[in-house]
Amino acid sequence: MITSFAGESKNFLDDKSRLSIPAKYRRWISGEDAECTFFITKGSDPCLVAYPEPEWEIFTEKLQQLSQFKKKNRSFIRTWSRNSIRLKCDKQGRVLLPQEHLNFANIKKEVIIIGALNYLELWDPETLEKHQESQIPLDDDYYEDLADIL
Amino acid sequence: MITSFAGESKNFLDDKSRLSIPAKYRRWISGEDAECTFFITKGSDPCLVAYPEPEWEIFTEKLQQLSQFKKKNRSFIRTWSRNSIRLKCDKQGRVLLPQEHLNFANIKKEVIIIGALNYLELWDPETLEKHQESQIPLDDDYYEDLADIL
DNA sequence: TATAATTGTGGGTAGATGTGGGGAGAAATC
DNA sequence: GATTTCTCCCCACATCTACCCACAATTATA
Repeated sequence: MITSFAGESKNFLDDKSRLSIPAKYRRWISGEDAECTFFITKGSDPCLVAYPEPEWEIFTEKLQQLSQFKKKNRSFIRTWSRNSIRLKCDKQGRVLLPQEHLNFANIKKEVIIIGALNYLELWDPETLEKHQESQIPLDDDYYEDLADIL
Repeated sequence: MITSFAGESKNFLDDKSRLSIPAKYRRWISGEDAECTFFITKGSDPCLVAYPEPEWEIFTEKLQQLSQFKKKNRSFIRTWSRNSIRLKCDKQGRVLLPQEHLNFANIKKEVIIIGALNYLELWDPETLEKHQESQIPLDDDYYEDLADIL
């Protein structure tokens, strides 16, 4: 089965930098909320991206095909890996986010959690709003191309 | 199962040149942190590279395919082998790094440990920063090629 | 509507982790 | 064989992590 998130929630970091993952997403991954592990990385946009472990494994298996005797591969893998961390939910369904990552996404206290197909995005509300405003609207060409697969 | 490290930590050498391997990586290898053995070698970049024992074995098997009747192969294998040492974690999860290797990677006290798929990289912080700055950014061609496998 | 269950948040505390250093035994050197 | 050096066990301890319990707010159920 393919993980497929949807929707949006707003939660708050507590004083220990812990974030509750909305229960609906936890249930999405593991039928019951037993174990629940995410890989969190810095997004291409100024937000954090969280993949459930199974999705992550699919991706890393592919990456392992890259030979480490090519300089560019090492560079790519290094950058990717440095920004990625494995986070396990605690018994209350929270993950402890490192300060480094919070800074990257400009997250202080409030966090918007967006379910996007097979990953979650974590946004600072203000940053998200500004980012949306600055986006170039999608043009007809884009939809034309989109039509090729949809 | 494939080993697949991720993330980054900062630890310190103690006065005896011992380095704590972050517990998350030790657990990653052996479900419980029982035995934990690494092969450490000098990287293609100015850092040390640590393979968990099983990964090392896979790698050496591949090396055996190189014909020893080619001068360059002999040279490569010789250099590789000379620089590789087997290090077992002590009961506190530390490995004793030889001075020779520390010098190679320019490691003094602080060590950045990067989990990179099936190996770990050990960096001196300054050296890492300089190295990253001096890298040619990955170009479009690279990502085009990458798209073939991802 | 009233009651029960779930969810998100807060905070105390036991245990895990990283670091330092003493000292016993092994290995190397003289 | 004696001395020195090296390695690895042990204990110690500050810091960090993740468990537990608690409770308010929300949602679901009777």
